[in-house]
Amino acid sequence: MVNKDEIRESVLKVAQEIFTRFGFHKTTMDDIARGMGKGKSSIYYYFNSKEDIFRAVVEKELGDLRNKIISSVSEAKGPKEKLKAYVIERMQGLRNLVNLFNVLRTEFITQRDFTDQIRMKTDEEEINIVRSILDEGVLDRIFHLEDTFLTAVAIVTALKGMEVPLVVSQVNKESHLEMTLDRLLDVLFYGILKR
Amino acid sequence: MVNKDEIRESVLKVAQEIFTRFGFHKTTMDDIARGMGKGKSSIYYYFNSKEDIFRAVVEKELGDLRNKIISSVSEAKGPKEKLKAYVIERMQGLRNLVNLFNVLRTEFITQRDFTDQIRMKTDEEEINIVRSILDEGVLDRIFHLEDTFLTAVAIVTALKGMEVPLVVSQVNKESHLEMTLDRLLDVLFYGILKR
DNA sequence: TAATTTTGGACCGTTTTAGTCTAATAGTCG
DNA sequence: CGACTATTAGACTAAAACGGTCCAAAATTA
Repeated sequence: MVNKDEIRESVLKVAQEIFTRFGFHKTTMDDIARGMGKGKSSIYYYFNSKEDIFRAVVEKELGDLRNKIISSVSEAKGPKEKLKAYVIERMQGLRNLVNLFNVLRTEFITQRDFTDQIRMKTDEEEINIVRSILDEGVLDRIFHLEDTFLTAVAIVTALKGMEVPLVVSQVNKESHLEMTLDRLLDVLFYGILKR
Repeated sequence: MVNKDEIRESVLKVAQEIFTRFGFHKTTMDDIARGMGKGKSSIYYYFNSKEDIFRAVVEKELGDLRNKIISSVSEAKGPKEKLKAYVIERMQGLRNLVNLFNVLRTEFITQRDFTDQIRMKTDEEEINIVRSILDEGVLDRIFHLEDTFLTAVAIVTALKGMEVPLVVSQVNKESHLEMTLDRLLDVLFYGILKR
């Protein structure tokens, strides 16, 4: 037997592609099944519903992004580089997930609880990550700030504010992203770096 | 009254975007209507069926490509430049229409007559375009060939053969296209140019 | 072999779909 | 204005597609 979890994973991989491409409503369970080269009931053997799959996809992608951010941050040397790594990795990762989150936003409006839940959980995690970077920076006397928690909240909020233009305009996202990234880093470091 | 044909045109424009993005079956008439900011019955006032719209879209895009090729060819100076312009314009135009023709190929398999009809018509036109370029080249003693018609057929066929990798692999289409374009021109001119 | 996991395919109630119909509105022209 | 036509929205229908279930068969394991 091929491990059940592995098949679950590959279902999610297939589903993620199709959901990203076609959205929630235009994706059918038969599409996913066909993408797996299996019958529909096989899919229902691993998942309870279409919505379950979508939620699992979102959570998986979010988790993957989180892991990537954490590993990239931990590899960077020094708080300043770490903060930069966090911002870059977060923006890059988001760029890949724009479509998926667009689906979440536009087709799951009724499901406020799920969207909120996702947001709250990720917000808390992100704030913690940023805060620990800031703490390290303060300890090393590289960052100069009064309250690392509030600053972390501010940074994460600022980045979240950038999701909107990223999500809304998919046309010129690349140029927009490149332009704003340096400026964003400047702004962030301007208020934080000891001069 | 805004000209009826203009509205038809803008319906085709909207429909082309949605068909390109979602394919034939995943595009609903309500999608098109919503894209026009109108009710569904308004669309049926201008077209008889969903299939009609799709056919009109394909024919329009094909016609536009044809016009672009012709104008680009007529602007180029000399047979050699003309032939190059034809190849480039054709490949570029096709690159934009890959998805649409993918839809035509994968979702209209049953409608053999339509697909064949489209193909035959465009083939004939293309061969004529290329042939007239070749004729000019022979007249100018730049190209050296026995039979311009057969050569035109060969060139068009060769280009059609390149559609397949273009259509099949959408992932690395750009790099593939750039790489093959120069080589293709080399090959074409190798057999044709007087040395 | 027997027990268990996994699958295909028929099936069901519901929703969505392409397409129609009609009545209302907007626009035209004498 | 008033008669006429062009255009629209929205309710409607029959058919198809949909998410999801069921069960027997196949495959896997032991």
